[in-house]
Amino acid sequence: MDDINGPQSASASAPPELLRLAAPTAPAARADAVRNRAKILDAAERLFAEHGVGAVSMDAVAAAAGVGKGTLFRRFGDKAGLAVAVLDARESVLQQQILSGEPPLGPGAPPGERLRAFLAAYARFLDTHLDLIRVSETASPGARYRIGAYRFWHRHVAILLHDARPELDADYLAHALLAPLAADLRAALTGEYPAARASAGLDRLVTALLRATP
Amino acid sequence: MDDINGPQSASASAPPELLRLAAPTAPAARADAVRNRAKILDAAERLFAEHGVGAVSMDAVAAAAGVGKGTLFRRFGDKAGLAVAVLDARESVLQQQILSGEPPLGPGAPPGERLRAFLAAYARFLDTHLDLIRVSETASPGARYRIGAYRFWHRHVAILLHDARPELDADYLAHALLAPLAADLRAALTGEYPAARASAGLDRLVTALLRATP
DNA sequence: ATGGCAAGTGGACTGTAGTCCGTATCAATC
DNA sequence: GATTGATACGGACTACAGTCCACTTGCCAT
Repeated sequence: MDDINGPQSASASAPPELLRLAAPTAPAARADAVRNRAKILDAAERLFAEHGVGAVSMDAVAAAAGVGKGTLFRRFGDKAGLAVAVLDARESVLQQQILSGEPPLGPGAPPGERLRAFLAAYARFLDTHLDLIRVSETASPGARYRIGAYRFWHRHVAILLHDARPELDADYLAHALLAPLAADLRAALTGEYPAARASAGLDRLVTALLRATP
Repeated sequence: MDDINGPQSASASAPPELLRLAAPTAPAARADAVRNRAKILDAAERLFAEHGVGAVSMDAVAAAAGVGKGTLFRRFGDKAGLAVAVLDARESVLQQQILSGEPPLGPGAPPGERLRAFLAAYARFLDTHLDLIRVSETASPGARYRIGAYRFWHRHVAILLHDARPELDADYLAHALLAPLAADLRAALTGEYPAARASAGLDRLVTALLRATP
């Protein structure tokens, strides 16, 4: 992911539906814009690491980056957009593994196995970057479902689920399976019980669904 | 629900665990406080109905109620708390049906059936009050999981699931089953497909779980 | 090289959530 | 019905997200 509707990373041999989501064409870019974008991301990453994502205001990011607030918002839309951009590099790694990595995460394993592997991998990813993902999902209502990355994960889950169980409503159920991985819920459960328990529970749920008799 | 930690409504013959969540003891109340609380709820309900929940600011509510902002926030904490209070009466009806209404929603039916009935009923409730519930859940991060009502629903689902399938991790899975009923997701899916499709998909998911072989 | 202009910039401005604290009101006691 | 301590009130105040627009900068065509 990148700017408001900039490029999105990733590319390899994989279902064309996913690729369409993963690599739109770049529009053009002015030198100062590129420079400022880098300055902003640097500053944001540094401040987030130092004070925690929640405690950093957009003003602070703009000041630390040495740019005006207008520039910051023009490039990233809102705080969720900035968080998404900071996350991007890390997200791409996972997307890459899905598109062209080793099974069971990458192509090759049976769809049910790939699905379970994905949910487990995403849960790990989520736990690692919980604060950042949470901001990217909750900074504005509905943000989660507008993000390119969510659409990527959703499409991936829907395709796998459809392959494994064609009689199910894969499109809706993909949303339902991703719902327990909303950062806000995961954050609320942290402290209540360990991440492993949540991951095991979710695996149980998807396993039950995969076994479903029509 | 009521004030920041005021009484919560409901009471009848039902599992004591649920009752504890549904009716704490009232602390005491000063006359002007009661009066102002009513004025605020009246004004809020009116403004919400007239302009839509999202378009009404807390200042506007305070002004329309003829009270100061401080009073408003003191009583309800934040916008989510106000939304919760406005919802309360409607929520109590559903809670009442669960605690002492007719089966399959109320006691009497087998737990699996009660669970499916509850999820369907809650989905209907959600669709009816989507905007208000959405504000109550998303006005501040994690709000959904702190609300008394969420804890009530969670407890109910966990108990039923445990009764139906004791070998499962009912506590976590209750969160997982409620996750697709987050107002934010439901709102994002509105327009993508009709509510009935989402409800059917969720029923499919819980059915699969209830059939799960240990 | 330079003139024109689309794209980008920055910071003042607006609207809102939420806090703070001096003042007013209530109700219990004498 | 006066005293008094606790509770609640209200609006000025702060901090932050996000918008707007007069100005600047980089790039292309000439």
